[in-house]
Amino acid sequence: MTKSSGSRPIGDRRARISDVAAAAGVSTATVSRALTYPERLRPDTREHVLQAIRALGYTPHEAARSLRAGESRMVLVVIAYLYSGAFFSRVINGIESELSASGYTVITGSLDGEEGKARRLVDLVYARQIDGVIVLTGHVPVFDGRSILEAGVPVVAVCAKLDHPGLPSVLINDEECAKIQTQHLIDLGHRRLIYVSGVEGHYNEVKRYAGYLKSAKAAGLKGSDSLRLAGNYSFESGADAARAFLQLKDRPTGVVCCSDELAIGFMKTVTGAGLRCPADVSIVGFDGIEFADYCEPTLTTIRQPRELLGAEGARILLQELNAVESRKSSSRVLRGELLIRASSGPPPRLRRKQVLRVAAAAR
Amino acid sequence: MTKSSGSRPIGDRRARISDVAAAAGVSTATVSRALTYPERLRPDTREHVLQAIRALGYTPHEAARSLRAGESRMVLVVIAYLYSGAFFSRVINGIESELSASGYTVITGSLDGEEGKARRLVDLVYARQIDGVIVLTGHVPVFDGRSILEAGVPVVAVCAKLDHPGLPSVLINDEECAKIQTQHLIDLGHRRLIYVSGVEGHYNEVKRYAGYLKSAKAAGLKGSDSLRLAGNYSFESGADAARAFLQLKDRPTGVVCCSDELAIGFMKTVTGAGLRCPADVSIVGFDGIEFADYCEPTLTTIRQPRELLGAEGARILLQELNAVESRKSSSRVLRGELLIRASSGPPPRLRRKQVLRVAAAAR
DNA sequence: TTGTAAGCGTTATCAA
DNA sequence: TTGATAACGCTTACAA
Repeated sequence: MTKSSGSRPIGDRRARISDVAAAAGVSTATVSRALTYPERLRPDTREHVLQAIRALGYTPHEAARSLRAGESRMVLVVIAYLYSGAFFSRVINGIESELSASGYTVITGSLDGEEGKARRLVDLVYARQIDGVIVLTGHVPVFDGRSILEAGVPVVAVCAKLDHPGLPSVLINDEECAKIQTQHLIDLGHRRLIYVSGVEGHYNEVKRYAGYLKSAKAAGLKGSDSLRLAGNYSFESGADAARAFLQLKDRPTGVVCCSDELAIGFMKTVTGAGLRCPADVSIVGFDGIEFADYCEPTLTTIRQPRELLGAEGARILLQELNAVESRKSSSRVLRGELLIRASSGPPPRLRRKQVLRVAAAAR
Repeated sequence: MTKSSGSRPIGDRRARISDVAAAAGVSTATVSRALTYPERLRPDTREHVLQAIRALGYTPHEAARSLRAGESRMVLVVIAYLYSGAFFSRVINGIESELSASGYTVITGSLDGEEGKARRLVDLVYARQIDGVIVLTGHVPVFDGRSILEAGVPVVAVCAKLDHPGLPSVLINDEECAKIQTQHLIDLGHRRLIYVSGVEGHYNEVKRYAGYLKSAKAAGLKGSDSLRLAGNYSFESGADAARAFLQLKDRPTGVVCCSDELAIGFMKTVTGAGLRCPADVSIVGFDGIEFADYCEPTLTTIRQPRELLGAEGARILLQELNAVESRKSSSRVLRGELLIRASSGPPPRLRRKQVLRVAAAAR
């Protein structure tokens, strides 16, 4: 809008609401309403205002909006970077799609090592810069006695569970999946199994190990519970576990891993040492990351619905953000799925029999 | 505001600066200074104030600070999600470490597909919620004619180059690295090479292909320039390229890939089809992602200094943010490094000779 | 349906 | 060294 030169922002200054108001010949309140409650304006007024907004390239100053409205429209996603990348990127994708559709901006903050990181995240929330939090980790940032859980913003846990009353979480059926994963090896004929763990004490780790044990016990496998190698979800720790495995005198034939990275690191190391997979040793992973399709052999694993986990967590958070009162949203459990690929097969003993059987049939 | 009970925040209300001021018996200005310019206060005053801050658990309201101070202390990192994960996570790590040490918060925004994404990013910047931008993509978000480049905030490109005058960038010596990568295969004796590309027109792709061509031409290989398979950096497109490769009548023996994911997808597909790597075909990747150590065989590749690239970009951005005037910071070129692993070896013909030679020596 | 005007919680200017 | 006070740019009662 251009008639009166007074309506143009002076110089290079970014247009503000009063510039738009002047240009459109209305009050600032009307401009504000044109953006927030368009239906409350007379259509022609609205048109004028929107036109002026476009003409001046006006974008509301977010800090001012935030300050006045008492909300930031930002959500913090807390990750434990060290153990994440390949798996969590998709979960975060699901979160972002869902939240940005509702006008929220996502900040992801990692929580490894340094204390400074936790401090910054806690500060962010206490500075009222964050309206809600999604944690992908088993513990929440705490600094100087202040916890995000007490900051007065809604928190939702995804792929993790916190023992905080009333804190909603979105999980998969970890224990059940681990049972299936283990049972798969048992069904193939394996009688000696070993488990490669995630980080000690993590919810996922605890549940998956429990599932492993249950399947093993139910099948009458003995000693399987003592066969457990410590890991932390990473390639490297999978390789470490494999090196320990190679030292064992009477090696198990089936390996149940708490993550795909573990499984792949393990696999690479044992095949590098001359074992064949799955001929000598079967390996199953957990997560369903992309790389599980491109390692050699391809990895039998549990596929988690990663985007969905994120999206569902975001949806629950949105409910809490819009909740009139502290009406608590409920948690949700999604289902993982066994993907059978090339890294699992019958154990060596059965394999020999099979071969003999085939040979006999051929005669 | 003042003496005893009036100095505590009422009810559950979060403490604000006036509460602290009252508790410490000073003005709000003094409280503000205690946090921003502690050296300007008398030590005992400062102590009183800091104590009150601690006692009340006061954290300044960021939106208010932002509004008044005219800066948000937020930096936007723009990524092209689709082609990123394994590689860029580390670059972003480098950026975050550097920026958060200077009190900045990082928001990462992906730029794939939907127009809505670009819109949100542009809005973020125009809403003055972003003080600076680091782009990890070849193009910058634009929406409705408004580009982040014209928003009046400093922009730095990392692992990418934009043709915008005076825009600093942090790169590696892509072309040089691609020459080294290609020369490595030539040195091993390969005479027929093929190139698997990144996204057409991307800076990295263009430079790497140029390097490939130069090495190939310099070695007198002919026809190498026509042997180029289209890809987009992903596992899947590497697999696609491999399927095309398998159809070729007279197959090259050396494969130069524009990314590690391409190389790994390619490798998996050709070995799955019965070719041996490197006995039948040698493959080299580019980037140095973690997976390159765990595929089979391990991948010969160019390692990029990922954290460093990010950190350096962040440092340049910080300079621009603190620059008194538009004193332009310069760009920077870091160096990649050839990592020779198991996926590259002599071509079949030479390999045979070698074997004969060994056999002769054994006699 | 639209306008007036009072803050939102800081920081910065100026004065004491 | 400290304090009073005026913005920063917006939203939202309340009034018209």
